[in-house]
Amino acid sequence: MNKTKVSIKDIAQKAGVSTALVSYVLNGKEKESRVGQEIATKVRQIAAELNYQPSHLAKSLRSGKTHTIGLVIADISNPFFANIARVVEDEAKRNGYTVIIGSSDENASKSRDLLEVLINRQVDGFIIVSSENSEDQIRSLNDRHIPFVLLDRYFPEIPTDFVSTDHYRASYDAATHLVKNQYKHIGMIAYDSQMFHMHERIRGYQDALRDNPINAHEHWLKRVKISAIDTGVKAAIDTMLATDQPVDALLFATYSLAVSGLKYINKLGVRVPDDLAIVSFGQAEVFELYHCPITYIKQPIGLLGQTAVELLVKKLTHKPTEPEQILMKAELIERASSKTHKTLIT
Amino acid sequence: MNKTKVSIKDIAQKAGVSTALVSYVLNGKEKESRVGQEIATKVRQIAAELNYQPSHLAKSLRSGKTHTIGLVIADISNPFFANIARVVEDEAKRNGYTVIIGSSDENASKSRDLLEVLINRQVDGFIIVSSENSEDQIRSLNDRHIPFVLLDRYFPEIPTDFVSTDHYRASYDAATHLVKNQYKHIGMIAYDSQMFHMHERIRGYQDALRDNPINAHEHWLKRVKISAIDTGVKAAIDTMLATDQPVDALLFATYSLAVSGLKYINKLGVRVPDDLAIVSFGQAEVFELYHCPITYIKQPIGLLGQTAVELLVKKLTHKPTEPEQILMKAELIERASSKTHKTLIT
DNA sequence: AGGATTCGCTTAATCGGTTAAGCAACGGCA
DNA sequence: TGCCGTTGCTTAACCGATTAAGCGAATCCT
Repeated sequence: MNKTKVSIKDIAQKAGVSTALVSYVLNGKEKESRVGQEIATKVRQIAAELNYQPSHLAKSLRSGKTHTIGLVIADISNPFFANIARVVEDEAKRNGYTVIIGSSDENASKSRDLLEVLINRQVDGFIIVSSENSEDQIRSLNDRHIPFVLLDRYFPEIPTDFVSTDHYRASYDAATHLVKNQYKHIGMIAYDSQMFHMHERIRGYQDALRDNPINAHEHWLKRVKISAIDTGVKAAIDTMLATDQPVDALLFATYSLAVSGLKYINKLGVRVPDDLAIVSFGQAEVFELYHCPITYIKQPIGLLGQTAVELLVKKLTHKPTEPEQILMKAELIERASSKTHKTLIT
Repeated sequence: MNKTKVSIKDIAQKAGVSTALVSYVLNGKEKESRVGQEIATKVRQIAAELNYQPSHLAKSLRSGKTHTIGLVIADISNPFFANIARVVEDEAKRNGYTVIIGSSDENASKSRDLLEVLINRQVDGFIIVSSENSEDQIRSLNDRHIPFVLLDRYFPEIPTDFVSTDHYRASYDAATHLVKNQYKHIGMIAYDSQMFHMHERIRGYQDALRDNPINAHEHWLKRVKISAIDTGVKAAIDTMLATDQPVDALLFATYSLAVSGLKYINKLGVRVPDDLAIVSFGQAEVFELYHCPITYIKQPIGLLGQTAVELLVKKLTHKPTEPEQILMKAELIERASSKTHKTLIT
């Protein structure tokens, strides 16, 4: 039938009016623009007949708004981020926005490139799960007045909007839970990272031990390079189990660390939780399927994502306000992997 | 400094030339357009000084090309699709394309909406993991000459480009593997779906049994509604274990079915593989972490995604050619869950 | 009746680029 | 000298919308 897409011009022609008139009608500006009833009806009808779909590009060019959100995450193939992405996608759609997702690989320079590409694409704003050493980029966005909301990770020294889990609290609660369940030698494997959320997770663990009080052994806390998880985790576990006070419980700071660690623990034949209790950040089916279901810290992914979108949309449509900073509570899902320690009778 | 984004006009002004000239220079058309050496250099320098970034929107509006690919998948939070998404994202970026991902939830009407939204956004083409009952949509894309490539799932009766796993072969091989390892009562849990790839997976299983030959019991093959996986899988497993010829091996047709099934098997206390051997489609860390690592069918996700992008880009840049239809071989990763059956001495 | 309003619509500029066509100046050639 | 071709640049149309401004004609008001 129609060779090409139908434009406002086609409608105007068929109705014998100007394109301006058509635009007014189709934007519901008939009242303000004093368009005649008959003509308005006619235009609308023709538009429907021709199945007119306005060009997003043209609209955007004119208005400077693309109704597109850039979502920057570390890696879409990590289930935590994939879930975030899903929630953000849905919530954005509900608000009339389209999402472009980019993976930064926890890499500041990739993240920078990504941001530039997306800025070029004229996204209206960003939702960012920032990676290490990206403070400059965030500051730069601030300086350029590009709207964005940080998700789950933030920089306390930079005044930005953010929505995040209360990592400190989550970690504190997890460690406390282990103490309550009679574990005495509680270790933690975290990333060797300057990211604030990681510091918070570590601080929560440390404070929980201090408050309970447990004298932490120097080898109980290990930081693993994000670039060499498997070897790092292996070494960490080896060390922790070989000290004079071997750990009887282990807190993993991320999903990836846990997966790597559990694999190795399996290989070693260490029994969970009898030899070693486990609690981990991140949620996934993995933890249900492990022969001994894993206790995990469930971050409020749905709420995080929704709130982030909500905040961003608010920034995009309203006047800029004070930065909103929201911390959400994680939930500790208690499973068998950290059940009350059976103190061995010696 | 600069209040607004710098446009070609700003450069033209600063250089004292027309915008056309600037456009020619910045597009490397100096030769064809006979632009003077000096002026060209000057323009380029000014562009660099002002950190000029051309407006994607304006370019797209004029050219009709957005250099954007729409990726339609069932659900980004499913690891299989997340991995696909990651590969497609990377490969597209390498080719200068941006990806917009949309989740269809295996739902034809959502998929239709998604396609329309993305068409409206003027994506240049699609990569689609189609969902049930979406043949019409695919045909419609064909009729409208919108370029697309089907990924992993295709409709044999519709002439389209596609890149897919050889589902039949993968399934045939998996079932044969179980036979070889001395299992006699091999069951399969699949989706109750009209999708061709699911039929192929089932057909592969059936043919493998027939060829070996094993007389399949009517209760060995169960189809589960995609909308009620957990209850369906539970019922299926219950039935399969309760027949006069209870299954001693089970092939799951998808990752989701396997996760659900393994949970239930765990709960039942059925031992893998002694009581029940397991093989599943889909790959994920889950399968490594299960107390008994799970044999799985590893689809060539990287290649699938790369090839799909490659094919699409070719269609977008070259003249339309004959539909290319590519089947790729999956790899059976053999783990403990399907190791050779110890025939019990009675 | 005649100036002021109101009504209903059109004109044209604009967003930021691309690109066919044209124009002036210059050099070469007969 | 006159014609032609080349060189180097500009003009202006175009992509598809939005929107301020303007312009006749009808209507109101006194």
